[in-house]
Amino acid sequence: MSGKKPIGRPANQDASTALKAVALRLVRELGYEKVSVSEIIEQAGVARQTLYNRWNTKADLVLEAVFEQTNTYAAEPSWDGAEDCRTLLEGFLIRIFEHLRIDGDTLRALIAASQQDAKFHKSFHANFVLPREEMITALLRRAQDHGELSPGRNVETLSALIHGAFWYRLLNRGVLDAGFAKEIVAETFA
Amino acid sequence: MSGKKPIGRPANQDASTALKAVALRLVRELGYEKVSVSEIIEQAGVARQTLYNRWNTKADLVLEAVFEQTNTYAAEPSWDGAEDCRTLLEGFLIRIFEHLRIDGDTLRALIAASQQDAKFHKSFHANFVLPREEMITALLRRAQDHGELSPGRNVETLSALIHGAFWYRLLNRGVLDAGFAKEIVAETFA
DNA sequence: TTGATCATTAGACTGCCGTCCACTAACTAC
DNA sequence: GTAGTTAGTGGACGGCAGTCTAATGATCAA
Repeated sequence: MSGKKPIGRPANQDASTALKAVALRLVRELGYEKVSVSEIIEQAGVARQTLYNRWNTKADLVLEAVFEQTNTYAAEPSWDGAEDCRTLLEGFLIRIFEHLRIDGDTLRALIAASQQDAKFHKSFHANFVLPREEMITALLRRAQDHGELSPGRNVETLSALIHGAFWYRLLNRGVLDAGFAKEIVAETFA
Repeated sequence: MSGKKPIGRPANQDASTALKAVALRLVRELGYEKVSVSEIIEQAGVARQTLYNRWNTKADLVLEAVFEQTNTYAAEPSWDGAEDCRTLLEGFLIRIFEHLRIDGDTLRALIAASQQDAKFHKSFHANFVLPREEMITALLRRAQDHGELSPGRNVETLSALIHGAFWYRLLNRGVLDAGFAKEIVAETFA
């Protein structure tokens, strides 16, 4: 598939990377709400329309900018280590929480934005929410296979409980640290 | 205390009730985002400033309007029934979920708004979030006292897990029904 | 070269929230 | 009564996100 040369003026890739870089920097510096689109395009040196050619909203741009970083942070836990699933889950949560120390405020803003824009909610859910949910359910299922977790437990509900716990803390600006991760795991496997 | 006559022109109570009634109706009809302040004040027949004399933002007004309704819906579970705590918790969650069928979308919008306005977050947390969280922790503590729940479990963490589960479902537009309530309780007491 | 197609630019424009202002209305204290 | 204080009215205003337009630029196909 493809090999087809696209017709018309090609999109300027530098503009995209500049926009993402500026957006990520400004959002981390000032916070999502305080960064205006005008400020972003000015510092990136492009026109307003150029931004909206690639992303539907400010939230889409910031999501993509953060997403590239996040994938390097919170990758899947190494599957083949000698550790048990409980330790794997704990490490996975701890790594997520560490990343949230940097981008937690931005993520809060994106969750808020996703409640206000149905289209953005879809892509946010597909790119951010679902993948993480699936990692946890897979981990829990593996724990069941290994006999670490009773086969009678409902893995989907457990996953909702675990994810919900840190969403709840995040949105209520509670503490998200290794201690909380340990407690979550302890209650899950209790 | 009081008996002191306040000085100056007294606030028109009708304006407040009209604003709350109109806001609640419009928000339920059209959804929070689609209702503009201009529409609310026009239908309530008051000036813009009158609204902002009583509430800081649209979110504050809607919160209060919904809050009055919610208190009639999701009151504390009757403490002295013969039921066990597990059943109490289940009934409590089911009643919350029923109310969310009506105002769930509005609550989602308010949660979003609370992420974008620190002052509103404070009052939202104090009026809405904390009271419910305390009801659940109290219920869980009681379950420990009655021997229904192991005394080794961390009640605060469990409460975060339970609340988080339905926040997570709510914000991701998942299904919130009696079945989910039962599953939550089952996993909590597992 | 010429025409078609898509990207970029600068800027005007709409609709929104929340603020501000000048004026008027209602009430208390004296 | 009159002065002081607070609330309500109507409308202007500023700042924001996102849309739209007209002109220019870059690339491919014939």
